[in-house]
Amino acid sequence: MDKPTIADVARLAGVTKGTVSHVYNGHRPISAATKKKVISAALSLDWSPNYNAQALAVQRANAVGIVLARDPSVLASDTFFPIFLSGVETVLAKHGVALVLQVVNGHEMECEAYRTMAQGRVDGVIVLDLSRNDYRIPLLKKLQLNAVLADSCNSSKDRGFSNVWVDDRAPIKILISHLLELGHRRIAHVSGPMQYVHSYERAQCYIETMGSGELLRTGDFTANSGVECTKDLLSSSNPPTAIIYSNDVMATAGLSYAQSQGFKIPEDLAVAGFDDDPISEHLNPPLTSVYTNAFKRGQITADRLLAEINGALPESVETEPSRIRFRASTGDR
Amino acid sequence: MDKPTIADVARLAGVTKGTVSHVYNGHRPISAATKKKVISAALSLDWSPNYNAQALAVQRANAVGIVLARDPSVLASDTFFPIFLSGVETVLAKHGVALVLQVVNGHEMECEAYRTMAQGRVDGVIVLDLSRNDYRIPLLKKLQLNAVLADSCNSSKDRGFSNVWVDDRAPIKILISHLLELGHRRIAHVSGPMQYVHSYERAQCYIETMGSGELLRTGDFTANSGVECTKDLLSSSNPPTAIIYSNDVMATAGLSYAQSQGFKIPEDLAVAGFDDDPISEHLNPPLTSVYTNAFKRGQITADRLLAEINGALPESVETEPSRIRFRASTGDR
DNA sequence: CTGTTAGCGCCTTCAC
DNA sequence: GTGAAGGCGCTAACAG
Repeated sequence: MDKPTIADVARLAGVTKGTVSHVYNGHRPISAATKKKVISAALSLDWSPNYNAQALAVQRANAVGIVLARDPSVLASDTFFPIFLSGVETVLAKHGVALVLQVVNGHEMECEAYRTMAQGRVDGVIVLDLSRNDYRIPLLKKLQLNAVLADSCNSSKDRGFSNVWVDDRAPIKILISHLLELGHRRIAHVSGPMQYVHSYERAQCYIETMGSGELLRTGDFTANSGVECTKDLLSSSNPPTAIIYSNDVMATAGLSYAQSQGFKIPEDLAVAGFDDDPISEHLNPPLTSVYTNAFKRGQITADRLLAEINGALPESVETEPSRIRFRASTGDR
Repeated sequence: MDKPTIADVARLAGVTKGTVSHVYNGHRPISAATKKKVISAALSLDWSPNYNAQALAVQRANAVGIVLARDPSVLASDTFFPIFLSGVETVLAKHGVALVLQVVNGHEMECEAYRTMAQGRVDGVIVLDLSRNDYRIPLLKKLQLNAVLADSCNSSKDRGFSNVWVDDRAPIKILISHLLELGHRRIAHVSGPMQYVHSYERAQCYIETMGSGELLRTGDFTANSGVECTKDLLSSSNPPTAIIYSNDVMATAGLSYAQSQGFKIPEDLAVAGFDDDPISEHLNPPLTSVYTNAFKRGQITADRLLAEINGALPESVETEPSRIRFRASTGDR
């Protein structure tokens, strides 16, 4: 029982393959009578067009790609990505476009992944975890692959790619001024790895606003690094009274560590996170965090990519600003 | 500047397309001299085989699929999936196989997703979130799609598919007997939705071991449902002294809620979770949880699927048993 | 060891 | 409105 092909349908319907093809993609008028014959033939054979053959003929994969160069432990700690992905999928689904996802480790594998994707496997890619001077940008250009970047500032600079960006400085600024109003003077920041634009932007804004990087520590988004940085900060001779973390996993781990050392939250130490993990609202105390519209951003990004695949020019679009969810860990609510 | 094809390479190397093809897939001996010519020609043109053309010719997509019918909020709360995925990807990557991921909502979309995947987009699928009497099983059979199921017991029953299963009852049994030893008599369980085999198996084992379902509550893996079920349990006239949750998000939310109500953990209430979220070890108190070998299971599952795609027969394989990480939330450590 | 020749299954231009 | 035929880029017999 081989799978039926378009020829089988054509034969059964008493028409040619071309006609069958056209009733399925509406590229030319078809009489109601033959349309009906064809459809019932296809139905009775349970036929639908073969993906690879179609892709080869029209030179379009109807798929987009995401390649993630991340350690599994970081992947698991990231609450942004799954929600972003859901957003992406909602719009892809509407257009019958699939997502091919590749998790790689190492530069080598990453390049290889983009290369094979460019070989007709996908029509474009979404680029996450952008770093400053990202080497993927020239690579993607060379591969002539449609791409949209998820950026943290409007750094379009004629890179030739769409970027869907959010102002990653704004929430830091708001958080700091809020903490200052509450009387905090020694405010620390536990950032992510500095090669990432989001981490860099946030840290840079932190330094500029505070006028010093004395209380800046660099983590790697894992719970462990959250604990380590917190330990380091709290054991100094002049410890902070507030810490802003660059994700909720580090914040939660840091918060618990502080509690275990006898710090009362928020009385002795105010804590804020980033990304608003679904659990954060339910911690004790509830964690103040930055809500980043991951779902919406996924949708916008996918929309942009599809537009570009369909011939639109690259464009830089700003997404909804992030909003702070103030909760008890900073003494709010 | 169109992309070069195999014909361009052949011409430049002074050989035929067939020869080029064979130096790239080693399906027959090639003299060192021509091999060299071909390779340098390919390199200079920056050519590599077009994915769709190759897939069409060999009738193989070199891709496998996963379709997830989940609400975004649940996706975000699930720490098992991303790690499982990483495991899957490590073995797929080794074989140059891609993963196509589809997040759908609703039965309709789910069927459609499997249907298009079966149309040559992938060579097989991994089936997660298995439910009892899963309607996808007959569907996949009809589609003649290779599939491996992630199961919670050895329910192979000649379904005609491989299943990679773990005993989901064992950890519940261990947890309960451990709590009994600690003196607990009123032990509650907050499960996931009962249609899932994993939730069902755990709940069923809980009922059998405890001899009653009085303290069983059904959640949906979200933080909110964790709070609601906990609230319900703790407000009863004869509340439990221990609660086992079916994932860490519900456990953490429940734990925090209990704390906020003045319960001391573990003195007044012992708490245990499932899946060992990276954050759980860093909570205050650290959360006892069931470590499920997600990464390893992903690897085994992918291995099985690839084997089957390459002609192996369906097979039921048991994975490493889950292990409990006893921590302070149950009075351990 | 290498060239030749059909396809893989679908789409699309050209005729009618 | 429909049929016929060529081609998308690659692989795999079949020859030699």
